[in-house]
Amino acid sequence: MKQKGLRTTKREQLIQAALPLFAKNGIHATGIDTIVEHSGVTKKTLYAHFRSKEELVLAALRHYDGQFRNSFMRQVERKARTPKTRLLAIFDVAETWFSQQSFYGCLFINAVGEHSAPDTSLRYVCSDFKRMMTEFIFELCIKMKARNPQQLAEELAILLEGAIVTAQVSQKPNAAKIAKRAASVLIEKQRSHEPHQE
Amino acid sequence: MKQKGLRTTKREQLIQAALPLFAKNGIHATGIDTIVEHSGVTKKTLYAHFRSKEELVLAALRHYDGQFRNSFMRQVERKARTPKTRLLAIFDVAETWFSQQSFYGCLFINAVGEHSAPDTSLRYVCSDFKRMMTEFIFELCIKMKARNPQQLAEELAILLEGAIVTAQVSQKPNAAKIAKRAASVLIEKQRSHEPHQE
DNA sequence: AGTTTAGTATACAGATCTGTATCCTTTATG
DNA sequence: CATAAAGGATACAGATCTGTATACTAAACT
Repeated sequence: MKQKGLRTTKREQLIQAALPLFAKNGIHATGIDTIVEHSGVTKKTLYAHFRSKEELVLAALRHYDGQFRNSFMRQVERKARTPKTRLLAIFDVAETWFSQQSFYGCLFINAVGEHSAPDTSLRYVCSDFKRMMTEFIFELCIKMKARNPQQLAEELAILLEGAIVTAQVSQKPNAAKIAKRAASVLIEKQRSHEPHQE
Repeated sequence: MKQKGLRTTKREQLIQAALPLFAKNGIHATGIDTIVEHSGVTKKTLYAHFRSKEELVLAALRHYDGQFRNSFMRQVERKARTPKTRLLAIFDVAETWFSQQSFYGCLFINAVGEHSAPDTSLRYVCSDFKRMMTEFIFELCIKMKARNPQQLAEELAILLEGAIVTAQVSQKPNAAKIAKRAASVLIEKQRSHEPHQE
């Protein structure tokens, strides 16, 4: 029996090979053969780990979900210390993301664009990703004692989505800066006039 | 010689059949045969009017570009009369758009998600659509005498994009309402304190 | 040592996709 | 009327896609 979880498994190799292909070329346009070539693994092994392409797509999206959110949130928390500045730092982290040459927009937005059928596993993974990103923002809004944290969180989440899409479609990484400015206005508007706590 | 431009041409039939399929299933997932079936036209006629699938895609996107912007702007102008209220009306029009059961997000955003290669005709059509939508917003910002109309226009455009994507991915048409509230805050912040002119 | 398991390499079946060719029918216009 | 253009119906060529089958190899555990 092979040791599972030590080093990189074939499963992970396949996911790591598939993700950039899905991001760059889309899911439908990425064939199994292409994934196999980039993974250094044979087609038979792929189908030993995943029952179908759809299963591989789901596993890849779920993997990316955890990976991306963890990395994104850590970067935000490293860049700033107070809730308010962290909310603004979101857009700084976004800008460095947009500026990478491997930036092809949000994987989940693009996946939904290719899969309109509702109530599918793929759609749940995508909407859940967005829900958890919004929750991350929401908790920062709570901590900064916003007057209406739910509303502010949803507004900032929409600004972030808009910045992503604008950076992608119009190839303007500085959409993040514009969104940040708008965010600061919205945040100030919800600022409680209590004494600073830190 | 057939009369061109009278009644509906075969060309237009094909485009009108292709557009909802591209919107619902994506471009790569929509085959020529499917378009042919829905158009009531044969494959030979399709290739008599378009040299390739890519040409048909481009023609369909360009057609939709004009059609959508015209309809959208007219609705905004019918819903409100002053520049400021028209800027807000954008999000009301967006909400009725999001609420249609045939809403599958923005065709151009989805198209870019499937076609990452830059400097292609398809990408130009998509980014030009977004540029012209932003220009429409920009002119309203000028007319309402915003302090920094360029900045306000870009902020509102990002809010609109974010609302579209949120309505699509999370299936929340009321993302438009949230974006509208944020927009009103940003607009008020840029309001010139001159006497009303109407 | 021997057996099982995971993996490689490769061929292949069946479906689907783009684009072309063939043959026939309709229709418009000189 | 006659001729040419447009279109319908359908088959097909060649490529690609998903998923499976076959044959061989390397490694692990008993």
